[in-house]
Amino acid sequence: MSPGDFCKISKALADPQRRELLEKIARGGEMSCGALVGCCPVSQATVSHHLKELVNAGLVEPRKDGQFRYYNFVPSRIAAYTEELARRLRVPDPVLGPPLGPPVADPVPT
Amino acid sequence: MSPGDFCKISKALADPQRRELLEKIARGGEMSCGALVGCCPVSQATVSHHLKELVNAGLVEPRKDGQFRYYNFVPSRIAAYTEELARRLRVPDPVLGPPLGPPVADPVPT
DNA sequence: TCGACATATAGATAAGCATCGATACTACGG
DNA sequence: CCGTAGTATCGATGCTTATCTATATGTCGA
Repeated sequence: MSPGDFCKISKALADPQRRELLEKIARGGEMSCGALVGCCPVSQATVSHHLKELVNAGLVEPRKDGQFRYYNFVPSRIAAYTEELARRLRVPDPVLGPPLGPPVADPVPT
Repeated sequence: MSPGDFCKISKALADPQRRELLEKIARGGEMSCGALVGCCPVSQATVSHHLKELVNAGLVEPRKDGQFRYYNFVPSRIAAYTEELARRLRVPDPVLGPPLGPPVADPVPT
């Protein structure tokens, strides 16, 4: 997982409203934009924007069906995120067990 | 772990420069502000600011020693973060194994 | 084809934040 | 007591972003 992807996911999780949308999708199975708008205190445009960010972070995937667009949670993406986190911080990873490959080194990001 | 704490940690991890600082501390053991400035492309003021955010997120802890201030990584905080993530998204948690307690439900955040 | 509905996009606004230079604070050494 | 060094804070600046309203795009039913 690239540093850019890691950053996108962290950012996606960092907004409370967006995180709640993700949780709803993860817990309730695939949901349409409208269904999410129905149980959120923000406008349809904002929900659509957050969904776009979640797709961009790879955390959900859209499935088109007629006029609707259903969004599905991608659990493997979260797994990859936590694994990357464990690797970067040298914390024994829960899934992969003992320390992994070589130290991670980014090119200086600015 | 409160939604606020979760949000703080996500935000702390979302900035590449700050994440690199955290990685350096996690991998290299406790480090002073000056040592970090020495290997980062940002100013001392910015490093100090990032360290403050990391402390605020509970990811590092300061230890004062004379004119220096050493920062230590707090691995348990990352563990709590990934566990909370798994719980909220109903992903089988790597550490705790099978699904946990009752569904998480925040008060609507706005 | 036309109207109604679902979703996305455009444009604007306000808040947040990463960054900097300058400066204040604190501790050490002489 | 004074200068130096490490660190934190202040104030400013430019960029990002969460949100809104309004509008465009796309799809279905009649």
